[in-house]
Amino acid sequence: MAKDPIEQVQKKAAGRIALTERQQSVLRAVVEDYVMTAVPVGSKSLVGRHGLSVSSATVRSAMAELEALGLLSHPHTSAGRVPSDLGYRLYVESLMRESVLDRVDQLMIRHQFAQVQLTSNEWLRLAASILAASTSSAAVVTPARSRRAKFSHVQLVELADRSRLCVLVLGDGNVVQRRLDRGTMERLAAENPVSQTDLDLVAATLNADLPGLSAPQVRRRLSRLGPLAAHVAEVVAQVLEEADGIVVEEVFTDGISNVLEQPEFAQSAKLRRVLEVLRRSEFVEQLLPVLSRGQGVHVIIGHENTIDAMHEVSLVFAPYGEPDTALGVLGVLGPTRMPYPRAIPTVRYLATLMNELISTSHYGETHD
Amino acid sequence: MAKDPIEQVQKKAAGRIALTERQQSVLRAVVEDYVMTAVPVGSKSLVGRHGLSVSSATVRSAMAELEALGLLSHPHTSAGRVPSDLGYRLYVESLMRESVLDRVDQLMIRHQFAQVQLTSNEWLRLAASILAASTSSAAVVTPARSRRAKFSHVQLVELADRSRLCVLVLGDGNVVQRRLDRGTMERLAAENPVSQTDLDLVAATLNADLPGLSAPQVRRRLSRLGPLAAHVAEVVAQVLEEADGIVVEEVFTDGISNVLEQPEFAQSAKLRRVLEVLRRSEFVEQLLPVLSRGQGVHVIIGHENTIDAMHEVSLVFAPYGEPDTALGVLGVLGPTRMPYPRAIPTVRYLATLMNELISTSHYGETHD
DNA sequence: ATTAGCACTCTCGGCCATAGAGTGCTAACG
DNA sequence: CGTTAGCACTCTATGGCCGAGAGTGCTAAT
Repeated sequence: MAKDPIEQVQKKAAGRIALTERQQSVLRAVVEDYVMTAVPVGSKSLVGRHGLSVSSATVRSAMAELEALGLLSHPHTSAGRVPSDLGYRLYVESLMRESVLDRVDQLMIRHQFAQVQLTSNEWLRLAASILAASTSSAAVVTPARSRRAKFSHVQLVELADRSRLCVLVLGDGNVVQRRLDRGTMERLAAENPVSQTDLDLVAATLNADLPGLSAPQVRRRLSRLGPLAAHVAEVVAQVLEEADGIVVEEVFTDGISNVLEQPEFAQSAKLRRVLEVLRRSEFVEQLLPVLSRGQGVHVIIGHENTIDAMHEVSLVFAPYGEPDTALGVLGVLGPTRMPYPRAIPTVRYLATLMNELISTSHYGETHD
Repeated sequence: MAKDPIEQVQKKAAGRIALTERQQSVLRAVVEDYVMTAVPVGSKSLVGRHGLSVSSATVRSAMAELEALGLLSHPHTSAGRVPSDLGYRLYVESLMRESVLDRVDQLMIRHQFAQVQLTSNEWLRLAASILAASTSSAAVVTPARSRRAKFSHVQLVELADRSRLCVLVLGDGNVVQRRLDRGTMERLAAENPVSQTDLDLVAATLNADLPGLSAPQVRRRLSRLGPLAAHVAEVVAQVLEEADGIVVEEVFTDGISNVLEQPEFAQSAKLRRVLEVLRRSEFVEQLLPVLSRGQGVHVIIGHENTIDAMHEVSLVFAPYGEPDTALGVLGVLGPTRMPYPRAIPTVRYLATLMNELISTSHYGETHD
């Protein structure tokens, strides 16, 4: 946790390499051409497309220098140049003309959120959908979760089939339902039949005693409670612990077919491995420590990723939500040949938008 | 709704075509070989693999007959035979030696469900995951939904930020949360500040009056209620209406990468269109009327599907849940070259298993 | 009715030649 | 000295060609 490989790579790329004016513009041009066309870019076609005021030979020598620095690479002698991961890194750090998102795009996104009567899961789904559509990449959004779950309110309901439902509201407004264990209930009921009135009484007791408490605090009160109340409180503690522990439980993804469209994944074998990682949400675990260190957009390019299967993709992610209350991540996944100047502002904007939504609603309605 | 193209195709295939004993076994062998190998199967290799007691020439003539009937087809003059959609249909209808699922597989599946403390959304996720894994196809599971939502119980909670949360338990045990509209609340509060006690009172009133009522019935009581209670009841009615209307809202899929693995989808272009349909859940709409007509497993092969993008895939689906209380669908999607003898029993078993789960729990915990 | 035999067809993989794009180097130029 | 034009070189991509192999359909014999 103290030092972090990704951070190191970033520092190295941003700090140590000094480029001449010309090298910079050549690198920028190569990256941007390649991102557009997916074809290795040669010196000649480059001067053509960009109307540079130098000849192809000059560009060639600049390219050779950039290659020596490890910023470009050669698929083979006599093909054009392709940016290396480090090249993309430098581009992202200092060459890219980054902007805030278009006013127009901002409004369009806002509009879509305003459109529907939404619960928070649907926000997430929508966020993923918007992200995928406007970056043409795969999008991933994890729900914002409490860091330290606290009890707020409980209610016990008897259902038609005589089973008991425990509806639990957490401090951050999350709501969790859990059925009470049938066996235990029957054991308790054997001594003393349990009516809805009893349930209400238990709920009232807990609602008076427990608000604001975390899992271990609830545990400590168990002994002071009657058997039924204790059983319910035990369930409460379990739920709180789960909410503490589970950082990622469900992840919303969208736009996988966008990635399929990319020529680098036309042979689906590579993509399979990426999808598998995505499906199992493994990479999110890796992401979390990085993201919790700081707000803002984080970019992980190709081999900077510690997961092998992800060596040919880039991630552009940002955390959202207030640290220590509710924190999730959202972002996009695409080939390293990613339109960073578009992806980064979009992710940033969506993260701030989600922040807004959370803070105005206090994450009130959740989990449909 | 009166007549249905898929049904017609089935009848035609099952009813009209009479095959000789030999033709049947050749067709069966071709289908099974092709499903295994994904390679067009020739007469010679076929007699080799199946140890038939006839020569390749005989098989050839049988193949020619089957081709004339439209059950097999020829990629080109001198390649082996491949089953047509109709060929698969006939195989599924009458040639396949279908069985119930292995005792062992049944237990393994049961075991996985028993493993975890699950809420119903996690059942669905797990069902999709199991289905995908044990058929090596993409799996789709839609939640079982009430047909006619009924009120059961409501609770009003004041959150830390002063917004009010309405927690609503439906007749089938589904739980929905909704935040109360802030503007309205403030308007009501201006005349008469609203305390948690007031909220409890309102909840108690509604819990006494409304249980068992459907949306229109709730609407009819609105006039008899006080302003705050009426506002809450209005929200209740809205939620009930939404639950009535929404047949499909979220769909759980899994195992997409399994389909990517299939050779027919190595060139990802075709798959893209399928994925797109899958993502937008379009096909489920098409599925629902068919499935609600009857219990049991339904198979839709290639061109039998009305959606163009799905002409190269087969669906094996079954409804689950009790009609008119809660009904969802689950099943798998794969290339037409699908291992039907495995997929069908698996889908069937999982559907009955879900039925069991629903009826024992009365669909109690849901929508975590 | 079945089978053996045979001529025919078509794909697939390897091989070669060619065209085209791009490079690296060198020598000339301002 | 940086820049540029020119040129030889390298490598890929493309298309044609050939032979092997697999499979078919037909016919004649059993």
